[in-house]
Amino acid sequence: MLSERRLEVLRAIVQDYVGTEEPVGSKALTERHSLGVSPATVRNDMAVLEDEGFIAQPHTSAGRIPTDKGYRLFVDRLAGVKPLSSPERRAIQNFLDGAVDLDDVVGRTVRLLAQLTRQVAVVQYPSLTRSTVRHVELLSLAPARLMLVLITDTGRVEQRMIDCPAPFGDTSLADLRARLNSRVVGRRFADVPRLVQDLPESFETEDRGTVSTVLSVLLETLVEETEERLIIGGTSNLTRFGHDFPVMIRPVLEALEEQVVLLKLLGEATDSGMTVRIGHENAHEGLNATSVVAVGYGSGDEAVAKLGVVGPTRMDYPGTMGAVRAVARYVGQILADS
Amino acid sequence: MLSERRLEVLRAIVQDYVGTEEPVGSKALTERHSLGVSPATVRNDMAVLEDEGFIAQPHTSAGRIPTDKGYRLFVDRLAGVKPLSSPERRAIQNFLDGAVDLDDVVGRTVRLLAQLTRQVAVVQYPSLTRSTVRHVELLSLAPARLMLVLITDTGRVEQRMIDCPAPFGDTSLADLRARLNSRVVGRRFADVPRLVQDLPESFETEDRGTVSTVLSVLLETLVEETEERLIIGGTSNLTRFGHDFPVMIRPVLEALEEQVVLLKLLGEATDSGMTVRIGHENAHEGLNATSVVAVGYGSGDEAVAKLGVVGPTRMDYPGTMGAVRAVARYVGQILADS
DNA sequence: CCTGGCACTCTGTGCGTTCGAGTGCCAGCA
DNA sequence: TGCTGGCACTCGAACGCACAGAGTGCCAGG
Repeated sequence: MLSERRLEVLRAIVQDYVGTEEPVGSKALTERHSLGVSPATVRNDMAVLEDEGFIAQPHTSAGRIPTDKGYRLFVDRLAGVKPLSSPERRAIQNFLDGAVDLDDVVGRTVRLLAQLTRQVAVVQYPSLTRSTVRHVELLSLAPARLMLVLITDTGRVEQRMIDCPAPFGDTSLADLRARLNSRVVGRRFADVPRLVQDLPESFETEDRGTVSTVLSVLLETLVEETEERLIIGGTSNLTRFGHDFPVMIRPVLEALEEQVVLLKLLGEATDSGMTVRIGHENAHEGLNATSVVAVGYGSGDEAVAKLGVVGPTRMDYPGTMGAVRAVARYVGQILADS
Repeated sequence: MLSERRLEVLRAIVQDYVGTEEPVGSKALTERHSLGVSPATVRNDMAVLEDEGFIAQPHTSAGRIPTDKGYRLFVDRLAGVKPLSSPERRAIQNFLDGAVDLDDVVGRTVRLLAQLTRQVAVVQYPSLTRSTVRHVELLSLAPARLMLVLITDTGRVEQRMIDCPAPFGDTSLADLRARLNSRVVGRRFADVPRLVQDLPESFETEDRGTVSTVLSVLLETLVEETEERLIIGGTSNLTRFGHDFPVMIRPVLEALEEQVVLLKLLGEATDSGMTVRIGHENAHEGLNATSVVAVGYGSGDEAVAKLGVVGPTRMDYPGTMGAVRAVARYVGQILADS
């Protein structure tokens, strides 16, 4: 087991390296941190830390830099989550309060997060899987053409065109609209299929085809829109990556363009707690030099989606985690209020 | 006036430089292009071209590279628009035909354009300014809470919550919905304010407040949503920028994050023809090392929005212009069909 | 007006040297 | 057993230098 002081040395190394972006040596460490021991002692500790795989030297006769394993230990045991200053909190609140609709909330969130952490921000739209139906509307656009509009309790609106197999009268339409709503409003998506299953039977034979079509489009929409959407921002912060950013940036940009990769990235985050994936812990190899800090957010107690940031493994973990957590909370509040 | 051969030399320089990304010298030029003259002659021509400002040397005793002015001349007089190969056309059509809704069309378009040109693609959503109203729907969510849904002929759907000053009966609601639609369906946005102006007067006194509120929200939506949205893709292609990409990429990424800048960029494109802005011709100075190729697209004869690509000034103009034009045409077709 | 020749001017590269930061190890001390 | 100071060693970064190569400008001649 590592002694207390050795952990302290590791912490100092991480902090210095994050700050200076240069390998840190034993002498510099003792000067900048009051460890109470001499450089020689620190050197011994460093040798041990290196044996254990927490730090590494880029080359002999250079200082040490933390490994992924070192950052992991740092995050797990040596660092807390740094709370934001109250001006920062106020800024967040002010910024998010100005949002007018869901798109705006998400858009503002991503910009805010990018600015606050000076890294790439990723925000997932509130998921529909746990959403409930607020309203289903049917409009007649032409004799045999309908539009279906689905409104969820998270404020999302989806619409679909429907070509009916047969003309559909206005009274039938009103009837279907009313019955549909009485059955599904307030219900969860997952329950809807069961609830509307027997609807066609209660209609005249001539209308059944259309009713079935409408229902199948509705169910399809529910499933399709369960697929998550997300939005990213702050990509210009990638230039902060460090001196080797030219080689790093390419795979990262590529990864960021793949929605699938990003969704998986956020998806890996466990339910409500904050998740930190460091370097090679990320499955996608384009992101092996990055860390991902993600957390769920939601209007109630349940997380409806995730948000987070992607940055170099050499990042300010306490600060980033603090910002991510704070933003998630405020967004949750905003969603709950609307 | 520049002689025919000098223009030919300029063309050769542009082509070689675009291909090799290295300053091109007189000897290499005569070897790779059959100009029918000796290197010495080419050198003289180059000196003239340099005096006129079409080419420049990074330093004495290096080859020449085209200036913005040189590219401008190249685009205007020396190069045509390279049509796509028929496999490429087929690929475009297949790819775009699979789209299910407007979001999907735009999303596919941006990916397609990025892939085809290997540059950053920007696609603006079809504008609402010239759009017409397909349908306005009013839903009652609570006694004094309505939802307004606006559907346009380009397939866009916008919704707004409305808090009414007083409860609004179902019959009044149906009445308003019917009258509203009879007046505005098929009309252009710009005409709507005039057409609904006197609507409140025809309602009972108690409902007038609500009707006015609804109308004001509708008009507001029309104005607000006239603001353009756009989407970008292919940012990882920025790494193709060349050896000096580390310094160039930062301001470009920053510019790409500003929707306003991008909108202006596309907006500068004149109505229907293709626009090429080269280097310093771009107002935004972060984009002084990039060229923008943009063109309008639309379902009919009128352009409803723009799309284009952003890349290094050192780009394959004929190929890029060909791809941009082709994609715009196909998207126009898709929109017209739906 | 074109061409070949020639002197000149750069940059990029390879090489050797030096400098300095940082290490590992060891002997001594508490 | 653990800390400390000292010392030799290593290796990369920086510098100077010479050299090759590509490219130019200019000039005299066809």
